[in-house]
Amino acid sequence: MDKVNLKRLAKELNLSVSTVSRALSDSYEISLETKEKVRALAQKLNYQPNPYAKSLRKQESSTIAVIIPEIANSFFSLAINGIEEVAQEKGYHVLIYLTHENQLREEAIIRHLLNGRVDGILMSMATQTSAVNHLFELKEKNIPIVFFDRICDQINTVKVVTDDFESGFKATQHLINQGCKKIAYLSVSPNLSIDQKRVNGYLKCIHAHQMEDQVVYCGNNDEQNLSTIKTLFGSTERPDGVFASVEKLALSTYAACEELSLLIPADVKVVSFSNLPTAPLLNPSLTTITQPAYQIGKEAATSLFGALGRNPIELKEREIVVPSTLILRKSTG
Amino acid sequence: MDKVNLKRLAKELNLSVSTVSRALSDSYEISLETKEKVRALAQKLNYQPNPYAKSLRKQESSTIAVIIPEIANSFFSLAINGIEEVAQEKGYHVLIYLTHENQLREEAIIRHLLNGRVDGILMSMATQTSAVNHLFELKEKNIPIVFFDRICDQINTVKVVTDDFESGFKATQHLINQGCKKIAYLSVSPNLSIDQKRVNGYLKCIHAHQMEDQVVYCGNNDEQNLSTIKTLFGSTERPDGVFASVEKLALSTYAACEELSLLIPADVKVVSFSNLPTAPLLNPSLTTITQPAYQIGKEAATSLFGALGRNPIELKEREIVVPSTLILRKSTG
DNA sequence: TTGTACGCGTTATCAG
DNA sequence: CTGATAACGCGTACAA
Repeated sequence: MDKVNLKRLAKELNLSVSTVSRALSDSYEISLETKEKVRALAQKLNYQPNPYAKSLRKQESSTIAVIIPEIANSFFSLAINGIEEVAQEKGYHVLIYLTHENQLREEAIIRHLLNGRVDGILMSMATQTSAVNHLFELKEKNIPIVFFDRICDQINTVKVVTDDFESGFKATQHLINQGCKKIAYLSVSPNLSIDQKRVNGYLKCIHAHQMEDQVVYCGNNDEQNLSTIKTLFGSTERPDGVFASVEKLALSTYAACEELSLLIPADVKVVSFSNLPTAPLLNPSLTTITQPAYQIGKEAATSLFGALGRNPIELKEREIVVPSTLILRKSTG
Repeated sequence: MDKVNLKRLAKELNLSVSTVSRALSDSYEISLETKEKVRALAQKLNYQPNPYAKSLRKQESSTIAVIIPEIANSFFSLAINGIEEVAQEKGYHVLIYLTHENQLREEAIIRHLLNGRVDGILMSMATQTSAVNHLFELKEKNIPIVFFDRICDQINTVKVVTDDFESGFKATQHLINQGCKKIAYLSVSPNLSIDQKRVNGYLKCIHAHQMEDQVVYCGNNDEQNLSTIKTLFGSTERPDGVFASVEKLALSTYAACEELSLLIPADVKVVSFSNLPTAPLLNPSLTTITQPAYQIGKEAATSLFGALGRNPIELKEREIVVPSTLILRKSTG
């Protein structure tokens, strides 16, 4: 079975390759008659232009990369959903890369993408403080990047985030309103932009009420987090309120309470940033700050696509804030 | 800033392009000395081979496509995790396409991929009965495909699944053991391979016990499912056991019980296929048949990669079964 | 309106 | 051991 490419079509129609090419791209300098003959044969033979030849020639790939820490996480899943939606609409392809929170992998991926495989990048960082030299190289190579959720301060570009600070404040205020006297904040990683903003919202609220703050440093290891939280609850001055910076820490908190026979919300009230679809069904249902993950993905993709294509808009430093919603449920009483 | 490609390297080193190319691919016919000079400069200028030129020349792309119905679903998220893991290891890139359970989108995606953008495809189908002509075309074009989870019977290839029939049987048996007298099966779509096998396991078990079966047809619309289930529970002979074929139906069941003030497990016992990380934390904790999603993704990817590269193995009809686990929790008493 | 010729960046073949 | 040349498939400047 011969491959069907422009040459093949040209030969069968006794035309030149360039005429066929132009006919298929509906060029104004080709007669209608010829166009229709070409299109008919192309259809008949099911001609599909070779994307790699096209990319090589045009120096663009109609492909973007999405680099995220993990995918088994409702926030990122939903964000990808939004991204893919916009991409499919615009005729772009989406490559997925997972860093597993590992800086080295992140760096290797970025380095690899310097070769022009993608026209642009959407990224949520593994950590913020990672050496960002590789990101500067992207600028040099003119590969646009848009950050979402976990952003990188040092790079001037569009960043799509939620109102982390305000939401952190609101969540803390809610715990105080519910009568909490001692509120702990569970930090997932002080290197992350989101964690920093959320903790600052928390601290501002705590201090506005002349209360004592307590920031507990957790990590990405579930078992370790569980033991950290159990230790926290075992201390003499056990907190009566917990603010989890990310949903996995809320789940560990639930697990810790289960093991220690602490009752939520009677003994401890819990609020968490989370996009879990099961938040309302947990035991007890979890009060969440729910981020508009799908919307964030869409916004980020839309911004990126604005910087691609025929008349690209340069990506200037800009923060697009899509606000979160505090959803009250039983875990805070 | 000049682009750094083979030509550039060649010029700076007073070598020919072909020598540079061979040096970088560590060809045996290049002197060590030359190789090192070339590599040094390549490193210094941070040379990155153009992937599209390479793909065009070699007629392969080091890229695979993953086509799935949705991504905000713990099974598929975990599967992608496994797929990406293997891909990264083998130096492959992963394109993601979502069908949103839409046959037309699925067809359009496949059609598009006939152009050689990817070396192979991993797929979980939107529905089983969709016209499969486009899938046959893949065979003709020699693009290997491996199905996972929701497979397509008509295509001879590797299929990675879990033991849906046996698990369906086991789950039903468990409900019977727990004293259920009337067990309803919630079907997500009778067109899906997985649904068919699961319901058959259910039916076999039900009939073995001379019980009456009740298959309730739901769909992809959460609101409609909720009302379907509420109707089910409102009927005169309300079932005392529910077997949900997919996790979203279990969640709708929980919601329906909440609204109708039915108690799980006292009034209704519930078991479901599910990969929800929050299953143990639901109210009450949910008895699940948990699929090895990550493992399934890995197996599928591994099989596909076996059919790619230097000495590819043809994909013969074969079913790889990775068994699920029934995890007992409070929703079944 | 159509054709010719070239180049995108790489690798493979052939020659030396 | 190295170099010249062609080819992968497509798009476009230039010519006619």
